[in-house]
Amino acid sequence: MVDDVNPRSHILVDDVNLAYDWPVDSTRERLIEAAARLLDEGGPAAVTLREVGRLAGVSHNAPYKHFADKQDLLAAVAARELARQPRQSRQPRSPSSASRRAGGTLAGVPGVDDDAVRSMMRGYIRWATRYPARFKLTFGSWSSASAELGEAASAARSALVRAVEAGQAARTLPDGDPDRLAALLLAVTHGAVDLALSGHLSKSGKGHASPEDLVDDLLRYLRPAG
Amino acid sequence: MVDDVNPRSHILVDDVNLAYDWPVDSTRERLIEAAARLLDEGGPAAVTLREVGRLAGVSHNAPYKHFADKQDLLAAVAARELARQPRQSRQPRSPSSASRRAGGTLAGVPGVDDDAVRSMMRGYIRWATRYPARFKLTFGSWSSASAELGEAASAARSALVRAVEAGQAARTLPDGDPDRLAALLLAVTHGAVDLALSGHLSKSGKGHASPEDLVDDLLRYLRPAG
DNA sequence: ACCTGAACACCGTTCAAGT
DNA sequence: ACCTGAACACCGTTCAAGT
Repeated sequence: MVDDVNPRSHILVDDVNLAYDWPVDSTRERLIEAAARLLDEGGPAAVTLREVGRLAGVSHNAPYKHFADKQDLLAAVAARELARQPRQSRQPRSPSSASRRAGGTLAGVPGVDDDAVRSMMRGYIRWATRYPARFKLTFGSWSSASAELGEAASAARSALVRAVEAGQAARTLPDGDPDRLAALLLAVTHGAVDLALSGHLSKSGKGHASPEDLVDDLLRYLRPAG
Repeated sequence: MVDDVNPRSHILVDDVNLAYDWPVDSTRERLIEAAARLLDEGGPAAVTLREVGRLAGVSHNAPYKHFADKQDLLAAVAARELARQPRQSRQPRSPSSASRRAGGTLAGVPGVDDDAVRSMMRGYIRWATRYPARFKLTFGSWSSASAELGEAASAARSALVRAVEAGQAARTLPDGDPDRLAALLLAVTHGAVDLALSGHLSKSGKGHASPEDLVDDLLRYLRPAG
């Protein structure tokens, strides 16, 4: 089982941290973290307010002092995930990707190379693959789309739009409304990873394609002919 | 589709029926129908075995004689949905689409026109939009992917592959592995509709794009230059 | 072979009360 | 302002028993 999380234990971490194991101080944050952890370990069914409270070191109805109800707590988990995801997507991933960038069309500009979009999409796929339950939760049906969740979502969206505009400037993406192109890219990526997670992407044989493959396919089709 | 038909049931219906309101006799079918109906009306939370039993006219634990547990019942709902969906996608939709077909490149061949793929994708979007809860259920996380569900899924997939091959023959889709192209098309469609349902597709302003728009965009980018 | 009613453990939520 | 323990209605599942 999971050990107790004590208040004021570890130090809060930097931007880059993928953050599976942050103990955070305020009760509210600890409740969110506990819910996310239970989600990862046992799926949605494992997230009970009683267990959330136990993990956070409070009683099973203390959450009601911080959230309207269970749904509201889960919305906070989703919003936190959404707020972190673009940062995760943007972080450099390996030395090999850095060396690839040196051959890119915008080699001199740090962080704005010709496959910034591809990197973001890979980050998205990696996040969804690593935390499938959080991914499913984030894009679940929200009856009361909280303002917090909506803002986090549009922030994530505009980060992608900026990457698309960079790709258009570098002539690796076609012209046209960058918002719409970003939506297309997000749709393929999201759809591919969601289908893969639920086993609806033919997993074996000749038809096999990973989400990464499908994103690469799309980027190839999008590449201007010139 | 060769389940036993009991006495005073309605006759099993033709291929075309969208089938929201089929009374069927066997208890097993009635349980599945009741679950689907509750899902539509109140979301996953409304599907309780007690209410399912009440709607089907049996006790609240009669389902255990037909399904291992609640999850197994829900898997049967998903499998039924998956088995119906390709037929729904293939059905003719309006006179206008038939007249459009007359101008297509394969006008003489019934049901294999140049936008068979587009029609299927629109059918998919329409199904998901009309029954969002069934859609979310079907692509939810299945711990024990039942054989029935797997078979239904691959049948749906191969119907799309055939449409893709028709599009390639008509030169409206690029060459290449049709399975992989089908996966790309399904990914965009699925992703777009899933994002739209969860409100993550920018709903207003200049960036607005419907799932249908995004599918059309992709088909345009895929169209061979020749 | 199919179904029922009672029972059990568990859950979300409410509430009066404590600091 | 935040938290607790008891209580309530409800749920999935099991089981002994009925036809």
